[in-house]
Amino acid sequence: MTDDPEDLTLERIGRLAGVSRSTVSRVLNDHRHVRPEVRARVEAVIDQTGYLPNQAARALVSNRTGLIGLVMPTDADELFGDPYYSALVHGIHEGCADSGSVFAIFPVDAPRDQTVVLPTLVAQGFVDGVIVTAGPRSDRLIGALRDRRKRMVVVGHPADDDGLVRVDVENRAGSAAAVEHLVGLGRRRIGFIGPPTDFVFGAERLAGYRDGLASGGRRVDDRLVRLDEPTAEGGFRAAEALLAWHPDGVHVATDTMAEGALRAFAHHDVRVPEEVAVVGFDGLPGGSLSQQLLTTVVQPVAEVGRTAVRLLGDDHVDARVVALPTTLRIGATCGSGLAGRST
Amino acid sequence: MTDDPEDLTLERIGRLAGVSRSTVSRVLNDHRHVRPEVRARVEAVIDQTGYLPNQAARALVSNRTGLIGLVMPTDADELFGDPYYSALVHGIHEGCADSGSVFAIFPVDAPRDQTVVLPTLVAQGFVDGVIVTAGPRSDRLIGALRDRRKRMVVVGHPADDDGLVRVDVENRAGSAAAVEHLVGLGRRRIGFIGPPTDFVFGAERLAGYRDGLASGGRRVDDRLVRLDEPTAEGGFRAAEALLAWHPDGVHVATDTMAEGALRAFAHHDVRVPEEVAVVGFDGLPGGSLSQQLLTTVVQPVAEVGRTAVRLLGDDHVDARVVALPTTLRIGATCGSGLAGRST
DNA sequence: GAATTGTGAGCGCTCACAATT
DNA sequence: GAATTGTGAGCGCTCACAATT
Repeated sequence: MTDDPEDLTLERIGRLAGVSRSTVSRVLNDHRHVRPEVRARVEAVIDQTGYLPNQAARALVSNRTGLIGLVMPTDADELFGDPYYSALVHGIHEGCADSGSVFAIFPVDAPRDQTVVLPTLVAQGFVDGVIVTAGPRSDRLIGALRDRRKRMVVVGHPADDDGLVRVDVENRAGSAAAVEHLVGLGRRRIGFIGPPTDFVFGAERLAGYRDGLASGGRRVDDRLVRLDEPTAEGGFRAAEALLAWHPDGVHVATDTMAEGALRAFAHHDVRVPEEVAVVGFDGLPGGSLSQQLLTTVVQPVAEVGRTAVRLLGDDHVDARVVALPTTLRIGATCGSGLAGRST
Repeated sequence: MTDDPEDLTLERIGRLAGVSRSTVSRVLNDHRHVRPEVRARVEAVIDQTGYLPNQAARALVSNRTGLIGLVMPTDADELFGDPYYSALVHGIHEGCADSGSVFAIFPVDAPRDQTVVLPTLVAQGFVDGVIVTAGPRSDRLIGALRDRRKRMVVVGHPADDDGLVRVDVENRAGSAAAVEHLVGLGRRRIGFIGPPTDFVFGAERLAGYRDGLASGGRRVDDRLVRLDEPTAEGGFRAAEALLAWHPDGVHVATDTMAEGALRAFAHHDVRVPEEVAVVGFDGLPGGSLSQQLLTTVVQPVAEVGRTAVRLLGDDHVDARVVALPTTLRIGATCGSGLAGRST
C-alpha cells in the first residue's frame, strides 16, 4: 500500500532508517555532522527505495528550483535549424552542467503563450532565471521580464538595453579588425554590407568598419556602404549594388549575407579574392561550404552561453555587460599569399 | 519595504482587497461562488500589484506543475537541425497550448546529466510528464523513467516496448501502400532500401514492403533488399548495390536515404522514374529539394506530437499504442503519367 | 436552504534551535 | 564543549469544512 513510490517522503525514509527527517535531509544535502554509519544507513534506504525528494517542496522552502530556462521566441520555427541557436544551446547546457542546474528550452509563441507560459516563467518557484536572446521578436518579452524584476540575462543587444544584464561579443572591435586586415592586404576601396541599423549588432559592426578605415588611414565613402536584409538574398543584392563602385574589398556583417555576396561576385565574374577580398562575421560551426571557406570574424557563441549561465548565478543587482572578444579566422576569401580561386 | 513584489502572497493580496486568502485563491482558479463585486475588487488588486502565485507552493499542494517536458538526448546536437524534431516540437507545443500546459525541451547529455537532470526529471513536483523519442540513445532513459513509473509517452518504437504508452505511425501499412502503388504502376522488380533492422521502424517498413509485394502478387526476392546506414550515403551505397539486380522500382525507408539513392541513380545514368521509380518515407517539411520532388509516404509528425500530449493527460495506467495513419504523396519520382525527368 | 466567505489543516521539505551524546 | 541528532515552525498555496449572509 504505502510502498507506492509516490508516497515516499523524508519522514518515511527517516522512519525506515531509524532517524528523523532532518538527518535524511542532511544526508541528501551533504551537510557535515552526520555520523558515517548513519549516513550509510540512510543512503542504503534511499537507494533501495529509489527515493527522490519532492522538487516542489524543496523549491517552496529554499526559494530555488535549480532550473534555468532559455526562452526561444518561435513564431516560425526556423530558429530550430539556426546554427547560432545550436551553438548557444550547447554553451548554456555546458554552463548549467557545471553549476549543477537543470537546463530547459521554452519555445514561446508570442500571441498564444502570453496567458500561460509567460506568467509561469515570470512567477516565483518555477525557474531561477531565464536567458533571452535579443532580437525584434524578444523586445516585448524582455521588457516584461525586466518589469517583473525576473533574474534574466540577455544575449546580444536589444534596442532598449536599459537596466539589463547582458552578454555580447565585441562587434565593433571585431569589424574594425576585419577592415584593418583588408587594409593590411593593400585594399584601397573597402565596402561594407550589413543589415539595417535597427539590428543593433549591425550598427555596431558598421561602426567598427568605420573605425577600421580610420585607423588604417582610409577615407570613409558612404557609397561603399550597402544595407539590406540579413539573408543570403540581401547579401546578393547589396553586393550587386556595390559592384558599380568597384570595391576591392568588402566586409560583410554576417556570414549568411556574405554567402549571398560571394554568389553575386561569382555571377558577375568578379574573382574572389583577386579582384575583391571578402571578410564575413559570425564563423558559426556547421555553416555552408562557402561559409567554411570564408575569412571571417568568429564570435565565441558557446562561450557566450556559458557566460550567460555564470552571470545568472551571480548575485547581480546592477545592469552589467560582458563583451567577449572575437577572433579573425583567415580563409580563402581574402587570399593573403595563397593562390586564390573564385568561389 | 513589504512592497517588494517578491513578498506578494495570497494572504497579502487578500488583505489589500479586504478578503481572505481563500477568496483570492478562488478568483485565481476561477471557482464559482464568488460575488462579482468581490471578484472585481480582487482582480483589481492582482492587476495593480502584478501578483503571480508561487508555482512551487501550488505544485506542492496540487501535485501538478503544469509542465510537460520533451527529453532530447543530445550527445551531438545535430538533433537540433533535424526537421523531424522541428515538426515534433511544433506539434507538442500546439498540444500543450491547447491543454494549458507549459512546454519545455530538456537537452540531456547521457553521461553527464545522469546525476542531476535525470533525477530531477523523475522526481515528483517537477514535470507532470515527459515525452521521449525512441532511438538507440534513449533506451536507457526510457527504462529508467518506466522503472520510476514516471508519466511518460514514447514517440516511435523502442526495442523494448514493454508496458509503454506510445505514439507511432503506421509504418508497415505505409510501406505496403508505397509498394502497392509501385505495383499498380506496372513495376515488376521492386527493391527495398532501408536501415538495419535494429531500427524498429526500419524492420516494420521492410515488413510492409513484403506485405505490399504479396498483396500485389509479386514474389519477394531478398537480393532486392539492401540495408545500410540511415544516411544519404547509406542510401547511395545501397542503391549502387541494388543496380546489379536491375530494379524498376524501389521503396526507400527514409527520405534521407532516398536522397542518396537518387544521387546514385543519377550518377549511373539511370533515369528516374522512367527506368526506376522511387517512393520514400517521411515527407518532412523543409527537406532538401530532391526530397520535395520525391513520391513518399508522409508521416503526420506534428499530429504525433499533439497526440503524445493528449495521451500524457489521460489517466492511463495501462500500456497503450496509438498508431497514426500515413498518406502517400505523389511526386516526380514515380511518374505516373507526367513527363518524368531525371532528378 | 442556497450562495458566499473564512478557518484550519496539511502538502514535503529546510532551517534555526534545543536536546542529546 | 564539540559533534551529532531531533523538534518546531514555516515556506505559500489548495482543499474540506464551518460559519456567515
